[in-house]
Amino acid sequence: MGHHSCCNQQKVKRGLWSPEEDEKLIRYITTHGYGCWSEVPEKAGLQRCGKSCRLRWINYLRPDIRRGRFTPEEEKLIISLHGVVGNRWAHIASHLPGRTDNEIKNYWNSWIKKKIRKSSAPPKTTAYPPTHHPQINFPSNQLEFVNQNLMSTAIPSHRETLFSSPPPLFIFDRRNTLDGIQVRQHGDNLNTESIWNLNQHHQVQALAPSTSSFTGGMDSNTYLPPLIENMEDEGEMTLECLQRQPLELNEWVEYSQQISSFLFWDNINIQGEEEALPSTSSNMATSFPTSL
DNA sequence: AAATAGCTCAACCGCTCCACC
DNA sequence: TGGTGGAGCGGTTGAGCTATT
Repeated sequence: MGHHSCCNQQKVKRGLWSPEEDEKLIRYITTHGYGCWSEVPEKAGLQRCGKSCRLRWINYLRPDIRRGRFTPEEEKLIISLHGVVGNRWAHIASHLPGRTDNEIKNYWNSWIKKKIRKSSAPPKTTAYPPTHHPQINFPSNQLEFVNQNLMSTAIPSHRETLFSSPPPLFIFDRRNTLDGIQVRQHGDNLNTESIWNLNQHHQVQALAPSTSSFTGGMDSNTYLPPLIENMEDEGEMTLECLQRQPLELNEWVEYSQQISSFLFWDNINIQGEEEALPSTSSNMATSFPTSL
């Protein structure tokens, strides 16, 4: 058993922390602050390594920690951010005040396990019909569908859902097409999805939900293309608003070169000369982010 | 009631990055 | 410039709890 170099001293305790140990660590940190974690155990009278103290403080003892279940808004944000930044848990946690990377990672892993289990289960007969989207109109050159309408009519309100509100979840995915992009829209507790195959001749607008953390309180009528800027600038991610202009599809494709965007939108508006062919699948295996 | 399968989540491990010398 | 140590990160583990058989 190779122990970490910081934990090689004798008498180093491991495993769960006792209330007495917690009290010692809290007392020390609140009176002295934290500078060098490797000095903390000795000064606080703990038989732990500094690394263990740091983890205990950051993940459990610090006063601004938030406990309890994730709210639906937090869940959505985690899923959205994961679609953008992948397994960068600390980055995701920085967008959820009081939540730790560890907590988010645990949440995601258990969520993913659930989804995988469901995807390997036989398709449910209650899934809404794949070819019937009565709310979707096909004007000669415009396809428009409004997610909220879709949800309120297609999803029985009593059905158990992952989120407390209907999941307005759209995925922009270019993995399965060479020069186009797929817009996937999930419903029915994410067990089913509708897919629109788009090409370069289509334009896409996405209406951000008014509660979205991405909008920073912006007008919910603002169309937000999922452009990522300043990813490496102090770890901050910003989404740029492009003044309600529909994005050319190749801009979406360009955006999706390296990642699949996995964002929640209230409304997706697709325009183009050609009909965007809708299809559906009940197989979740094809619908996860690439980082799975 | 007992066994066991499944789940949660706190904690650990190994690694990278970075500052400092 | 290479070595060293601390901080931080993501992957993984396993104890303990809950649900199911």
